[in-house]
Amino acid sequence: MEENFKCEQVGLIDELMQGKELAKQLCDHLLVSSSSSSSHETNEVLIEKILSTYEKALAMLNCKADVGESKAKNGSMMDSHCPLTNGSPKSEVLEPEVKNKNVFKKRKTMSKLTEQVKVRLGTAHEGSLDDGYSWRKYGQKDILGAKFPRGYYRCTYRNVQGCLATKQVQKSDEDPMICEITYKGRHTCTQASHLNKTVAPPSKRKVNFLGANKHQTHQIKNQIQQEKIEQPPETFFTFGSSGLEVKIEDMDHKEDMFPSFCFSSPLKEGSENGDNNSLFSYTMMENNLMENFSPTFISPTSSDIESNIFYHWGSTGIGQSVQSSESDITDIVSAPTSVTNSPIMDLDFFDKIDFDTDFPLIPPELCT
DNA sequence: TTCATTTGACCTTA
DNA sequence: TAAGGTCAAATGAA
Repeated sequence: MEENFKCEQVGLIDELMQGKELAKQLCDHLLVSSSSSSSHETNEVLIEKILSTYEKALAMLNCKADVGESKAKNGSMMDSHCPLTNGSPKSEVLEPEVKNKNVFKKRKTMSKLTEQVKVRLGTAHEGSLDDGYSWRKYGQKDILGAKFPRGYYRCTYRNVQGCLATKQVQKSDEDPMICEITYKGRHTCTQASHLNKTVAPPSKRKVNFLGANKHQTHQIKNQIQQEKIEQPPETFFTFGSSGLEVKIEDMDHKEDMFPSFCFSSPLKEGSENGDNNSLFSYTMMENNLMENFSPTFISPTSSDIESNIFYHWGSTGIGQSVQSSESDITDIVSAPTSVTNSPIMDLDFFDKIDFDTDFPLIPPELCT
């Protein structure tokens, strides 16, 4: 038993070391290479290898977690579905056909990206909780221990455009004037892009990595990092004339709201469009990011890819995957596979981000 | 007539 | 098995 543990540990370290080495190579390549097609191919190979390596490592960890869990529940239960022993990780990860059968497992298969805000109604009533999107209420439920029922909303364009964004609205027990809104999923409907163009967050600068050159991008990201350090644990945003106050909480799933490359503190500079009354929606900001970050990801033809990739960054975050729940790990493990198998994967993407700030999975020291 | 909301039943998860 | 989440028929509003 102890032997097995050591063996697995060594294997894990090997995989991680290999990933580190490959990431180094990739960084070198990215620094040296311009945009020649051969470099792209090399990069692609390296990326595939890196992802494969981390996949294996995570699978090992996943296996260990399962073993530990089984032990905790059943004493010395030996029947763990370790991917190393049966050749395949959890079916949920590598067997999409099985996954697809679970049509009703929406809580698992749907977007895991969640964002939570508190909205103080002030003089406004609940009906005016307009975040810029059209929502349709599809359910209401009394929640145990809560004074007020929880309302379930989905995007109006769910059926038409397949937009899977949903939100849950619940009044706070302590203060009925405060609504806790939990957003799940990302808008893929046209209103998202429309809102992008017409409304800019008053306190957020739109950061366009694509438009910026390398130096500018670096500067922007440095500033973002600085702002991340300076930001308070929780931030309030007040809607100009609406009387609504939005509190973004410092909660466990902080990363859910703002992926590692995001920023959440109000900037000192004036907003670009100077419209301080425009409605702030962090979801819009998110969409801004996504749109600017890599258009290929929000392509309607790549919805699967999108869901996989963004849910990782938006939910648990790759860097935390090891400590995350089993399902999180499996989701994370599964994603790179689909990415690397996809021709849509744009390798320029890696040129637009810094691994140290944007991709916490790879330790910063690897890119220096 | 169309679209949104309500609400009880059903499904999934822990 | 309880609780949370979703579905879909019934109902209401525009």
